[in-house]
Amino acid sequence: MSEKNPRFRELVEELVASIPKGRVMTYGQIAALCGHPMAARQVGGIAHFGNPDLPWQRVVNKRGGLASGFPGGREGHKQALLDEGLHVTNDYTVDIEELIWWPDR
DNA sequence: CGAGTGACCGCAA
DNA sequence: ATTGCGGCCACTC
Repeated sequence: MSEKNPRFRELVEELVASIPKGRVMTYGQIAALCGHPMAARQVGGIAHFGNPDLPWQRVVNKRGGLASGFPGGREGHKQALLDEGLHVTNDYTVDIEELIWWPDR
């Protein structure tokens, strides 16, 4: 119980786990929702060391580009997104304007 | 307690 | 258009 001091890590993982299939969020966006719009770097660091069961593949940078530290590199990341039903370009980028998702809507 | 790191972001030349 | 640099936050050693 108890309100655990919500760590950045727990909060970020919570948001990532709540991303619906077919949607993507940006690091800066997640950080902003956590209350720290400039902690996008930390979000990436948590991603690499966080729970591998979470859909980090739905997390992309603001350009809609895939991350590098993903298992398999951008290839694996791209395949993972394609498996989700998302459209990925040859440049390892997704249509952020179309697939970006906000918890508000 | 101090320093280093990082799957980023934004701006300047 | 591309490249380089700094800054910010939280976590780890």
